[in-house]
Amino acid sequence: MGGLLRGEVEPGSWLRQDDLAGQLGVSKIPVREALQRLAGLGLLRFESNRGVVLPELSAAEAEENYALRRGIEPQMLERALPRLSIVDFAEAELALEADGLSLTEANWAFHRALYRSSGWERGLSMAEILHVAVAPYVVLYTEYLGGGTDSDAEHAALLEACRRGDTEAASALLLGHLDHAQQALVGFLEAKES
Amino acid sequence: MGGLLRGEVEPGSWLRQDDLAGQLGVSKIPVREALQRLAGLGLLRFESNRGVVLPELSAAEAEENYALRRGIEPQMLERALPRLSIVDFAEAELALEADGLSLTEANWAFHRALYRSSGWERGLSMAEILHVAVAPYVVLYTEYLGGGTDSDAEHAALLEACRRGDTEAASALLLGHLDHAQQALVGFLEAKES
DNA sequence: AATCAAATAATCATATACGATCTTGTCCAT
DNA sequence: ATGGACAAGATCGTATATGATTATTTGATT
Repeated sequence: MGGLLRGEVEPGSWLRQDDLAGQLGVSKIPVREALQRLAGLGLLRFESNRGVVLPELSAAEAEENYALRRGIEPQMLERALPRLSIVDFAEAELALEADGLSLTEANWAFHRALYRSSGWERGLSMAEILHVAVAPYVVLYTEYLGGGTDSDAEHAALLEACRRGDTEAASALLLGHLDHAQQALVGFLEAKES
Repeated sequence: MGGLLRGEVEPGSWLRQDDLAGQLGVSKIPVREALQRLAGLGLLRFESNRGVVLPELSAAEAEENYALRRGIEPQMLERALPRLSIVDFAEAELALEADGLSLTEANWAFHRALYRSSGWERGLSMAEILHVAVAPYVVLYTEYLGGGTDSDAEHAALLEACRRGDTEAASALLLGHLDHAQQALVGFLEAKES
């Protein structure tokens, strides 16, 4: 299941309930319930009498994804900024070093560390969904095409602005970061679609 | 299940699986799966070995709710505005008359009509969740305390701005509408909490 | 009368079983 | 060879049944 956040499940692939049940050593019932939860999150789709599929993401949907992130993440950051603790900074720092974490896991761990003190449970959950939804494509984009190296620099700059308590700068850096990531991924997907 | 959108289920109440199964004439398995989907949407909470409960909403969570709506709904409205068709206007108009619809159902039907042409499936689903989450309290607030009469006027003004194709005005009216609704509901909840 | 313990009842969570639906392979006709 | 009808296999969706956990009642003791 964590494979979803790691972007390891290929979009368009079918999740066989008996297989998952076997791997986990349980019956299909709890497996199906977990899959329904993920379907509620919008990460999977049930197709009647055919099973569960990981939906593919169009360029337009990726664009929507980042637009929604721009709508909610800066609010969370601004709200969290004055309350950020040394623990939050340490967690963000650790995510930048990214030991033992996949690229997409580290990505979300970094952002979450900066947002968590906002106290917005629903916003955090929505942001996580948006991160997970693009994970397989971010993996594709960065690992196969060598993109995303400037993402690290942007993360570092954002963290630094947060350390200074500079709300204006941090908010602007986050928006720019999201713009860049959107541009890269949407471009990648548009090329792939044509 | 639609009872959730109508705000008819009391927050804090437990949803008995056998009862629901009996009402629907099915076994508990599909009922539990549907509840898991709603739990994935964040509308219900499973408590281990105790069942499913409709969570209560704090004033802080209501504040978050409206902040998230301000983050995503204006984007959807601006994107949908140039593509709004006569069908969308008719649907919004019908929702204002609200025949056969509960207050909260009509509310969401109106907003959805104005957002749908944005083509943002995920954004629509997120907005709907945010609407449903406050539904029981909006019902409480309006039916028991006679509030929300200015909401109708704001809806009408917003629809008129959309008809004129005035993006600026529509966006501003929507933000103001959300601010008013937030103020009213958060105030109500804060009074209730103390 | 109040309190605690144990028994009873209610409810949950999941394994098993089975009919329904979809997929795949085979065979025949063209 | 190609296409279509049929059969065999795989997979899904849910009813039933059962052990586990929690809630409620009962009854004894102080």
